[in-house]
Amino acid sequence: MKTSQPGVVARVPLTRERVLAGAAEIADGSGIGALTMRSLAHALGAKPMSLYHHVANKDEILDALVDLVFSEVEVPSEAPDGWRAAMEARAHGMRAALARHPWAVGLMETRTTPGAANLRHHNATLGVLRRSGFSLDAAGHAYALMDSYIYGFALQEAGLPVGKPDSDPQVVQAMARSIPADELPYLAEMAMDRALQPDYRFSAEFDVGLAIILDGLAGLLPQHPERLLNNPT
Amino acid sequence: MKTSQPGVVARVPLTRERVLAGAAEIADGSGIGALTMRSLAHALGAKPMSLYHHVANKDEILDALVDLVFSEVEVPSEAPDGWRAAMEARAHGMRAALARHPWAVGLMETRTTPGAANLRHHNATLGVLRRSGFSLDAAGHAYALMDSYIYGFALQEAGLPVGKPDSDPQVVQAMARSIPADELPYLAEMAMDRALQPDYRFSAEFDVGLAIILDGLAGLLPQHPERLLNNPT
DNA sequence: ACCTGAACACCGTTCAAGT
DNA sequence: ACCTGAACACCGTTCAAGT
Repeated sequence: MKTSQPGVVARVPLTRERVLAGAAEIADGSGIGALTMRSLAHALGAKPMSLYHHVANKDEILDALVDLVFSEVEVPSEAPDGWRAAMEARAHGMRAALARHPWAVGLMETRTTPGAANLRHHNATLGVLRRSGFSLDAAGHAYALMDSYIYGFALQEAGLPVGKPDSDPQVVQAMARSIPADELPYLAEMAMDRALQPDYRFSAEFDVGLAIILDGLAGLLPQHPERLLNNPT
Repeated sequence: MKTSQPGVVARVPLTRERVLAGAAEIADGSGIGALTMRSLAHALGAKPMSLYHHVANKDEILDALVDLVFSEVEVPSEAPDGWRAAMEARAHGMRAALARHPWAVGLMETRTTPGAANLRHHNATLGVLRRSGFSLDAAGHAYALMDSYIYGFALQEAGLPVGKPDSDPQVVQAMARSIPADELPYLAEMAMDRALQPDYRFSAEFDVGLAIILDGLAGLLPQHPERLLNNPT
């Protein structure tokens, strides 16, 4: 059988789906820096120029990758348990997807044209808020706050030395221990007495911050007239 | 005078400082994608290889650029107006610096070795919190929450079509108007009735979310025993 | 010591040519 | 219709050679 080649998937016609799936696999496995048109083509058993028959250019691949991450997050439902449970589930789903694909959050800065899954996700989330009694302004505030938090948390997680390919606990320990306690006492304290403790997991911080944010958002509902909806100054 | 060249700064010896300042200027003016060893050398009136006598490689330049942004943010002071005013000032300063250098937040994902200004900034912020009565855990929670919010907000601002080089208001209007109101009603409503209103500015959302977060952090102080400090479950 | 010409192993992408 | 060889204009970086 001359079609089979060692280490390469047997001859299968290229499709846009196969190209995008291959791109995601490379980015997940070797980082976004390892994703080149040449490496992608090679992984698919084709030549670089063949890719251009299925995608316009690399930018289109990156746009599609971001939307692929959004498509993995379950769209917020009719909220049988109320808006708070729906927002918690969405936040957890979004953060999990961004943790599975650490390259995604860094890509968002440059990608300005949102994909279909992105739009659908945004629309559904806003829908839950609006139908739960949030005014248009309140829903806007809530969305900006929650998304900033989710994306920023994912950004910090992606930048952490832990959990990455080069995650040598000894290196992390050494880095933290190299903090000069006389010059940076508070940072040294935080590293030694908290972040480096064996039971500490940064990811657990997510729920703490999320609870504070959702508590605050509850105050934007009209049932809580003690807080002004629009201009809290 | 044969040393003067058209369009090029007269012969000045390269230094690490000049290299980094030039790199920041290119990134600010033309985007991080336009910053190459070759373009940087050309802007400094030198050849690409000369740069390697002052920096180890491009990675070192990117690390230094991120730290340069941190160095522009005033370090939180002894908090004469209390921790809340200090945290507000820090958040505003940090967000302003990230808005001035939109490429910085995207860089943070990949840069894992924090610079001196970064460490100093973190240490000072933690110091204000600790001396204001936040426990070690509470300060850790507060820091993760505030930084996630600040970075995430900056990430969203950097991704917005508005305020960028290609910020044609007609294009933005057209993009928003292309949202199918039957499929994505809540998104269309948010775009048309709020985000596209002439007096709307996304940057104003920052203070709304920040106030909610700081309100929540106040609840972590021991003076507020109604909220558990460590495990809010 | 500081600078640089030439070269190497890469990029994304175009174009003309193959089947 | 789908694929690709050759080529173009780029990258970051090394090495040996210049002053």
